[in-house]
Order: sequence, then C-alpha cells, then structure tokens
Amino acid sequence: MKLFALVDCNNFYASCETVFNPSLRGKPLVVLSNNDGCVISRSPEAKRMGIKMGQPFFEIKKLVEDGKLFALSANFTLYGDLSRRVMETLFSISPKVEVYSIDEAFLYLEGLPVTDYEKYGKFIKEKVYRWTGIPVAVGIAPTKTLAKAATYIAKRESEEGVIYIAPGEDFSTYLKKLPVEDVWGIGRNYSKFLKSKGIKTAYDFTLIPEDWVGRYMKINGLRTLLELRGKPAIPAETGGNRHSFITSRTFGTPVEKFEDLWSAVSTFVSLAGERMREEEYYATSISVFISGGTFSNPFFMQESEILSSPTDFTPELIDAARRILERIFKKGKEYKKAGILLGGLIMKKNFQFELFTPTEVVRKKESLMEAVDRINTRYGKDAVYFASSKISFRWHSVQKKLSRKFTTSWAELPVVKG
DNA sequence: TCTGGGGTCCTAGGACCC
DNA sequence: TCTGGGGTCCTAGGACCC
Repeated sequence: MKLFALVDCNNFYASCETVFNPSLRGKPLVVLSNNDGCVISRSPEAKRMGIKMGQPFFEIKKLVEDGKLFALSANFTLYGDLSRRVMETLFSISPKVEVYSIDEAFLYLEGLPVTDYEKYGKFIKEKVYRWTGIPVAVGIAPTKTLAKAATYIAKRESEEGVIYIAPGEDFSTYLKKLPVEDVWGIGRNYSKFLKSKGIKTAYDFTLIPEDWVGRYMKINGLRTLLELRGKPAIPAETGGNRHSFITSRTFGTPVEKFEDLWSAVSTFVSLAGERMREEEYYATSISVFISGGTFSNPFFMQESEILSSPTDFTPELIDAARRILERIFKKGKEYKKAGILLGGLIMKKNFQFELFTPTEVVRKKESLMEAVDRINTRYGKDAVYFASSKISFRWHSVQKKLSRKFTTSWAELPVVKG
C-alpha cells in the first residue's frame, strides 16, 4: 500500500522574513512580488485582515502607510536558501523525498518502520521547525492528491497541523470540507465549469462517473478523480530533467527604446546562462518575448531560434537573442516586460560534441564561462558581466522594501548582540 | 495611474513524409 | 466518378501548479 506525506511550509515567504526578523512575529505582514506589484505571501494576521493573495499593492498601500500592515519586497535569495535547509531536513528524515516546489515536498512513506503516522507527522513538523524556524503542515494519505487535501484541512482545522488519512478509511468527511476549486489539479476554469453543474466540493466530484470526467476534463481530470477516490494515479517525478529555463521581469517603468529592451534581454540571457551551467544543461533553442499594453488589453511579441548546436556559451546565446529582438521589436510601443526562454534542454553529460567541432574552441569557450561564473560566485553577482547588460538601467525593477540577504551575503549576516 | 515569476503537461491542427 | 492512411514533428493555446 502506498502512502505519501506532503510537507507544506506555512506562508513560506512571510515565515522566512520572520525567521530573521523576530520583531515581525505575530504582526500582519505581506511579501510583495518582484516589482512591488502585488501580494505573494501573507502572514496569518494579514490573512485575517482580509488581504487577498495576488492583491495589487496599491489597494493596500494606505494600510502600510498607516502602520497597520508591514510589507516587504520579495527576497528570493533568502527564500531559496531557507528552502534548501527545509529540504535537507526532510532528506534526513525520509529516504525518498520529492521536492515539489520551493515550499513543498512529498515524502514516500511505504516501507518505513512506522506504526503511528499521526505521531510521525508531528515528528516531521517539529524537526523542521527546530532545524529551520519554518512552520509546516503535514498531510499523510494513500495518494498525493489526498495528501494535499489532508494538508489543506491540517492548515485550517488541526491544532497540531497534521492530518493522517489511513488507507481504507472513510475520508468523505474531509472531502466534504474541501471546496472543489481547492482540489489539487482543479483550477479556475474547471472549477467554474464544475460549479455550473452543481459540483461544489471534492466529495461531489468523487461521485461523477469516470467517462464524464474523461470527456470534459481529459486525462488529468481523470487522474485527479481516481486519486480522490484513494487510487494512486499520479506517477512519481522522474526528477532532474528540466525542459526550460525562463528569466523575465516586469520593468520598473515602461521603456520604448530598443537599447533599453536589449539591455534587459541580454541581462536575462546572462542570468539564465549561469543557471543553465550550474545545473549542467545545454540549450538547443532560445526564445525572446516582449510585452506591454494595459491589463485588459495586452500585447505580446515572441520568436524563437534553433541554435546551430547545443550550447551553454553566453555570447552565442546573446547573439541569437539580439537577432530575435531585432525581428520582433516595433518602434513607438511602450514595453512593460521582457523575458527569454532557453529551451530544448539536454543534459551536458549526455551530449557528445559533433566531430567537426574543433575541441580547442569548445575548451576555450568552457574555460571562459567557468572563469566568469567563478568570479561572480566569489565576488558577488555582476563582478563581471556582458557589456550589453549595462547600456541602460531604465528597465530595472523596483524593490523599495527589500530585507537583507541574511544567509547568502557576508556583508548582510545578522549580528547577535551578547 | 498602480496586477509577479517560473514552470509542466496535454491537445488539436497543420506540415510533411512515405 | 473517383479522391488513403498512418506516422512524426512542430506550434499554439489552454489547462494546471507553486
């Protein structure tokens, strides 16, 4: 019998900020998206005040100014580091951990010498808190979708923050409490459709015939149905095989000039290139997109290019990005966002350079990139960079309320006063 | 006035090939 | 009057996730 635990960090970004700034504990706090545009994480107190996920900042600005709500710009370096610590703790607990997102992981529990899973869940929760300061909720169940559901209930109704759904147990009481739009795998569109048919809860959903779900919600809807009925239908992640790297940003202020866009795009290519080398992939294609317009009337331009051979060499990627941007750029428009995608990834270790590529050239490119990455790791991001990235700064996003890089920058380490 | 960023998978349709 | 069928690859768009 399969058994999964879902460990889900509570209000992850807001919790991370609290770890290094305890004076924020118990206060209404929100974390803002990259451009201080909207709310992406809320402390329980902020939730209670009625602040919504995704709410635009301008709607709550007054509260912040009046000192009724604390707001911070997203500090993804900090969150990434704390996420790594949480995951390491989980790896120390269970032999098979599937990191599902920055703040969630599935633990595969079958075969473990555990008898009391309720207690085991509490043990996980306490250990993560003790090692990292991050509060989590734990749901344990025979399928991943039910584990998700259990976590949902655990966060809302369990004092302990732990819910265990035993195999064979009648779990309909849980599913009746789970609104259909909060089922993992049923998003905005399908839940609207389902509600129009009178299906309001996860429990209602489990009563629908399979062929109906298959017809209207395709294979993924069917998987969700089976999982909610207690039958595992979502395959284990194979892991490690990513397909793309995306880097994109909304600009601090809209830009019109080609050079401004180009500066942004070449910066994004450098950043994505670094990540790609770090994870040891080659890209076989690159896309560039630029967009703007209003919220209700947006425009979007995008084009791709197949690279002449798989590469992780930033100058080659930058050349291709430049050609694409020249093709899609139109004068006289206000651009608010740009981005690039490195696609068709292949793992470096699985790739042999074609015979006609002179080895000497490959070696030189590699050592140049290694040198650049090494310097930037050692002396901080942007110690060396490609000239095109710094032609213009107009596009830079705005982060007025940034907390410090407590864990990843020597200069910003917290100081303990004795 | 002001609405993030980074991913995955599935499906339908067209191009192209034999 | 007759007008194949099957496979593959690519792309765009839509759905979902955090």
